[in-house]
Amino acid sequence: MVRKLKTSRQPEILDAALAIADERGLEALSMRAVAERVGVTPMALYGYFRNKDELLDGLVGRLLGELVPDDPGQTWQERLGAIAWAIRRLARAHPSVFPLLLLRTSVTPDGVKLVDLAYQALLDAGVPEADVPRIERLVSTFVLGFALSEVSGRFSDASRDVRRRRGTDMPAHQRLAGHLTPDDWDAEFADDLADLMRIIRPV
Amino acid sequence: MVRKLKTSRQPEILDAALAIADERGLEALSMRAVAERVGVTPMALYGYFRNKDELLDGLVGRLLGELVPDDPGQTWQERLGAIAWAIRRLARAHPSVFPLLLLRTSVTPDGVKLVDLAYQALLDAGVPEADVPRIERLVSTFVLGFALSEVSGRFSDASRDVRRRRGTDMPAHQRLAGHLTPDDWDAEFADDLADLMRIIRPV
DNA sequence: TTCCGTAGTCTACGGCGTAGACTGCTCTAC
DNA sequence: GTAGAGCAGTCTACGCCGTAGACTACGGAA
Repeated sequence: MVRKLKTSRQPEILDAALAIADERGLEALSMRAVAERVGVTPMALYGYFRNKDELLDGLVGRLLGELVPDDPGQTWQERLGAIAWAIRRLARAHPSVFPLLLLRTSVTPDGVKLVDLAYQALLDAGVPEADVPRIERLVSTFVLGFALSEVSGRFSDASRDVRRRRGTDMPAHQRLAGHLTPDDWDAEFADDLADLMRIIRPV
Repeated sequence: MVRKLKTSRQPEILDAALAIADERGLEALSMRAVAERVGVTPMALYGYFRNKDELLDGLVGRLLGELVPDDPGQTWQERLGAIAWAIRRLARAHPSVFPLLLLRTSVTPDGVKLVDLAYQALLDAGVPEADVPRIERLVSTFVLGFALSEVSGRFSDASRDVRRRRGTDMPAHQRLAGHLTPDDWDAEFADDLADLMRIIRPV
């Protein structure tokens, strides 16, 4: 017997969890903290989620739900771009929860829906059927990775730190000194997407 | 006063930590577990690392150290490819620790060295100086993301699960039914790299 | 001989996820 | 009208966790 879960207060609980993570970071997201915010004892949560992992999966589902666009009928570039920018926006809105999207496996209906929209856009772009899933993985991997890198500091912290140590053996860094950090990450993301579109359909 | 750390047994401690993570997962990597493996009380570790976070940073440094290649004098494609494949190999060798590379900010000398080699390869490829750092970020983001996706199950689990639910509203999935999962991830990675090389220098 | 630095120990605190047993309430069926 | 089922939530407790703080034992140097 698998013990049926209640669903009534799941959204409320996920909202509380998301709020805690947004305000105090993923580390602070404990069952006890969520329970307190909901106004309930920790053990009450286990009527709605089998354990903490399932609560986190629920959180991933919730984020993906925010994401799926509903305006069809544009060009494939616009539709693909819309998904990409939405993902990046999501990362910036919920930086501490965002890594879960890449780290957890959970497959939600909204996630599948999103992939399906991407597939359709690629088909419309004229990508051969046999290549569509690969190209989707290529692009989505980049987009998720980019958003994660921004949010986790991989981009900015690295360059900042490097500038402090110049003079050791990193000849190329020295040569590129003026160009290491972009002034505009939005523009970089846009340029990257444009480059990827050229993979999808060479101009 | 910042409390100077001992370095003598750091490598030994990091080895123990890596072994635990490889054998029992990142969750099992606790100060207590590492201490036990080293044959010491938990508090003894704090002479070598200020806290658990610093130990994890040390682990990232250790991994990057395994990575930096030492065979120069090939074409820029070969050098870039060597780095990419080495990263992917690292992910497969240490799947549970690998996510730390993307999640933690720690900037190590070996990491910088690696970026410098990539910069040099891009310069040799004829990429304009102003574009080199962006292209490096594009490619490294993809490579890290791909390796992470493989290792965290984002790729395989997703496709497996989708096949079970066919018939709902995912038209593109249905049309692509035969192509959803590649039989050979090595080949997919190679194809992706080839596509990215075409961004770097159009053929 | 005294002193100091090094390496490590012991104890304890507050927090964590969650198993197991329990209470009180509401609704149905007789 | 009352017995019983089932739902919602509580209480207690266990074994983990990271780490602060105070301590011991020892091997040189002065």
